[in-house]
Amino acid sequence: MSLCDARGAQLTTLRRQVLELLWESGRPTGAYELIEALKLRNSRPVGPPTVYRALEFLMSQRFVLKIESRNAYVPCAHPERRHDCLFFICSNCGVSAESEDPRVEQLLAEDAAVLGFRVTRRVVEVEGTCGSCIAAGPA
Amino acid sequence: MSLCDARGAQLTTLRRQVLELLWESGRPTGAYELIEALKLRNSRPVGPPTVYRALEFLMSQRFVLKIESRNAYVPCAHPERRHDCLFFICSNCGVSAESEDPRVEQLLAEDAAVLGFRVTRRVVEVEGTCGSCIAAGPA
DNA sequence: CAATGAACGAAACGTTATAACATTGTGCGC
DNA sequence: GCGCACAATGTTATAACGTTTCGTTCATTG
Repeated sequence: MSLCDARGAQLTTLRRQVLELLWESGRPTGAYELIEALKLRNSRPVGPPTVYRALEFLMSQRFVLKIESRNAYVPCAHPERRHDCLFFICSNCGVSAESEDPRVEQLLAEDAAVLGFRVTRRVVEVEGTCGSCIAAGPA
Repeated sequence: MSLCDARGAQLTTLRRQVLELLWESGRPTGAYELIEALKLRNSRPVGPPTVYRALEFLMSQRFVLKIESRNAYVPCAHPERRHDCLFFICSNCGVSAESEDPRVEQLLAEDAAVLGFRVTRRVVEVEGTCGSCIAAGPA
């Protein structure tokens, strides 16, 4: 965990806890769910700004990513590499799969270039039904 | 406007007003901004559910799309065709450009197929600086 | 004219996120 | 150890976004 190190900044107890909770959750998790979980784990409750600050830090370090279409947060599978993620989010079970596809990045870069647009961030979220849920039966 | 017709449903005054406001705005517009605008235009104020219902209708008819990374809404440039949109959103001026790229759709479909994932919706939003803002100078 | 069903109004509430300011904690030079 | 500076966190309040619930209007149509 801290092998990922803190490049110039501190992975404090609180920040590590938030990151651990996200890993343990196994699916995109809202900030207020994290607040609840921290309350259970810590006796002392934490306020929204505290959790949002921790998330902001973790996102700045690329340990965590936000799923915009869900207002939820997931740990990044590859924090060490700078890359753009691609999410497949199951509407049924709520699980998200992080993926990446350099070809998509390339195409978006081309499209941006045509518009004279300088890209700073890409949000690619695909919603649908995951393989497990399809297999589990037609719900 | 109503040339786009209402396929089985009604484009009422309220719904048309919301759509017009979105066109007039020229950039992604939040639901509460629409509420404010409707208040000015109508004397009688409307509540959040009213606007959200109108937006839901307009989205179901593909007249309007939601920008997830902004919690804001934009009129769809091509309501008549079913297609997946691709947004380029300027962090500086707030303007969004709707585009589309079948190649991106194709790649995402391939990636989904590999995962055994059935796609229902795609969110592709590219954030950055638009050509105009770049030209206007390094802010 | 009832009956029906879609659209809208209104009040309250729930969820997500941030502003503003106070406090604590930690390293560091002295 | 003392005081400084700065990062991190705590606290309170509020902004921004969205939904539930229930009641009312209004246009059909039998």
